[in-house]
Amino acid sequence: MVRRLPRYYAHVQSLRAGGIEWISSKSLAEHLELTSSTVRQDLSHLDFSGISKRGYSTQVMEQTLAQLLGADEEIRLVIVGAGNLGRALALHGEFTLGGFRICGIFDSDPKVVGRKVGRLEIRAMDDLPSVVQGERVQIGVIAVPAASGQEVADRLILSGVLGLLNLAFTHILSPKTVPVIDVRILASLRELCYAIRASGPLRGIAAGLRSPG
Amino acid sequence: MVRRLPRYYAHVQSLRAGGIEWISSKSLAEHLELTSSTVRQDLSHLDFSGISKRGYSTQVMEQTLAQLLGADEEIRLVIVGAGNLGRALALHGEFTLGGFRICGIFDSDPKVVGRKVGRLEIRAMDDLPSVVQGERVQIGVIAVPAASGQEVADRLILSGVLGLLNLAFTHILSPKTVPVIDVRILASLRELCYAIRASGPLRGIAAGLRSPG
DNA sequence: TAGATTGTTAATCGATTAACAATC
DNA sequence: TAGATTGTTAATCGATTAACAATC
Repeated sequence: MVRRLPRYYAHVQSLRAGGIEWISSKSLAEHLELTSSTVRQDLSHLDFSGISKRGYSTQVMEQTLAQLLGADEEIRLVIVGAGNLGRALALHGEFTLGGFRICGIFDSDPKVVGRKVGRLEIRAMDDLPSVVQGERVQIGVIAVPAASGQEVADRLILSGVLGLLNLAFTHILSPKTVPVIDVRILASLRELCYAIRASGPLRGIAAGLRSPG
Repeated sequence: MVRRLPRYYAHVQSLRAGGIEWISSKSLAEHLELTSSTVRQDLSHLDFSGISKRGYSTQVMEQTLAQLLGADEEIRLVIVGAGNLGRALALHGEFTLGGFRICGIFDSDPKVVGRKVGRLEIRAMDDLPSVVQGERVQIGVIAVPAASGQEVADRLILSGVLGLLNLAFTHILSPKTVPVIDVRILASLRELCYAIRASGPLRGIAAGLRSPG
């Protein structure tokens, strides 16, 4: 259920942007490929109510979800790893739009320390605790090779971040008090390969010929 | 269950690299934070068997999973969107290591078409069908702003890709024959904010003071 | 009012876990 | 042999869906 909240939020944001004031569980379900029952069940746990015959107020719904998902305040994060992925995240505009502030980008390689990534300068790992504590950074983003993922996680936790976003191609172990969410880029690609094979490995080999099953 | 297969695969790869020949469901479970029951259940569906008292052969297990996940052959993909994220993916070495080949990077902005991203030249969207069909590209990677995600998906599907990896910050609708896997970067960050709040919003505000609950 | 839509209860479904006989 | 570990069945758990009375 928690995994769906960001999707409701994103959708209701775009509805509001389009000037729509009310939305039914049925319509929500159609756009997000859920059942209306699931939508109602999910939203009934939240601290607001819909209205019979009209549906849910997009304004109240957006506000409620924003609060729940931390989108009503600035969330500070640091990125560890100034490789292609780390730099891309640091430069990605949609994070800033989404209410996140990147407080620092770090790398263990002395050769890249000091270089600029947008407005930020890449810093040494030794600076991590002071930045995290000084700016009360909540989230550490792990964007390093698989082999150093766990070590970076440990250092972030020790520095005092409250949660980890893991983009490294490895699983991270952390104490229960520090939640970790995996962004499974490589794993998702493999999952996709599996899904493609499962849905019929022969389909589409003659690309372009769509129908004649 | 499918979501765990890439994790088994990654883990058994690193075991093999470390020279380990046998692994038990118990040990696998510990490293991946599962129960041994789940591991045995999952692996029992695969086309190979463990051996009592020894466990699973890492060699056979790696091979079986590689085949299932398409890691035994080269998988061709195209990236649409040559922004920070798209370029980072194109340049990311771990994909090549993982057996993926990037056959092209595309962008709708004429100003960036022609620029180089590593060995690749950014191409116009009009070239998409010929590349996908010419090189029998299986996967389309969507790395564009949320607003154009669906349109790009439609064009990729029409070009003949068999599956989509969606990095755009929006949900993609596709026919059932074309699987989509979402890489939820922004949604994961929001989920993480939710998890941090749920696990006690006051904990750690005085960063560094770990224990005194 | 009539009808659409919520909130909620109960039923279904699937996934996880426990347990244990088989076996190496 | 004794003991560790698999494969599988059955039990549990949680999440999804169906159904429907309440209500605007």
